Amino acid sequence: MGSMGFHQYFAGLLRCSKSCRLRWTNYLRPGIKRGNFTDHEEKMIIHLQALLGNRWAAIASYLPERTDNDIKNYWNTHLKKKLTMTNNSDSSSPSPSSSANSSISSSTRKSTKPSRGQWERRLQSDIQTARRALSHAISPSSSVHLNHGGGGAGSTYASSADNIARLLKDWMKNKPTSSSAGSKVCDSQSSPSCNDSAESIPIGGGGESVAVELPGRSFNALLGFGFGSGDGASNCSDLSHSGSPVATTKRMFKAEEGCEDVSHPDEASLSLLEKWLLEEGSLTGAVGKHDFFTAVLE
DNA sequence: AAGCAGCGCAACCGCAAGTGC
DNA sequence: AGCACTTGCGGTTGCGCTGCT
Repeated sequence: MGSMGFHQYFAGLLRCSKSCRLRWTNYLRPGIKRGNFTDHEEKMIIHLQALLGNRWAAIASYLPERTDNDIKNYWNTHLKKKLTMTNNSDSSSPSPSSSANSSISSSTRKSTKPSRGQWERRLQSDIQTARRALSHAISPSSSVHLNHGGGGAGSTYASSADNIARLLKDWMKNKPTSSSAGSKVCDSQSSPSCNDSAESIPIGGGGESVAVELPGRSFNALLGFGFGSGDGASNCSDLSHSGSPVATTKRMFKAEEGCEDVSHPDEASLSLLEKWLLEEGSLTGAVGKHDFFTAVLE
């Protein structure tokens, strides 16, 4: 190293500046919560991982007291197994994690890793993908063509249709009081995405935000990370891993082991979500929304 | 008590982007 | 523009702890 590249090793500590920074951000930084993850945190991680893939920094931005490293470790050591076990007992489909990119080789991952500058575009494209998935789902041949996550070559993250199902599900859960939607996240003082009128998603640990054009609601609210309140919803959060997306969607409206109130979707709240998902004419000519939801509810 | 395996967590590594000169 | 350095990120590794035999 000659002059030791970046800053000299700190006297006695044998740490370079990079190591020091890492240790600070992951371990020493004040405000970091350590140890047991709460049920709610766990569910949020599962949820976010399914939606965002292994973007730990982005996920961590929703859990301000946790570091990306912590979340990553927790995922790798606990949740992965948990979901695998769940899936095994659930028979068919792969877990959100495996459908994301955890099964890809390290080198492949490196090459596909998005640069920071591509975040916004990627998020936008995720939204587009979700829209397309819903469009697909609404189309008459949906149940045949919808490819479930995991296997799909083009599916970088968890099945988009599944995501939609989750979005809808959580949307339904949180619809009565708009203030409760995403409240868990917004409770934390440092979450930058609490303002319903500010359609931005925090990206990266630094709290910088990327504007995402979501009509009417914050992305957080749309995602509906409410999960009920803590333990109460714990049994219901086993995020539908199996079956076709349509079946999943169907299931989310039906009583799922008595997990939730399964009243019919409220028209008003549906229209908001639909407005977002269906806007820009992406669903032009598709089956009417009422047909879709009616079919789902049958 | 010793040996072993499994687990969890902190740290490391490599890459890409950002920044300043 | 080009270079050196910093920062941020995600994947991986190494080590200490724990439980089991």
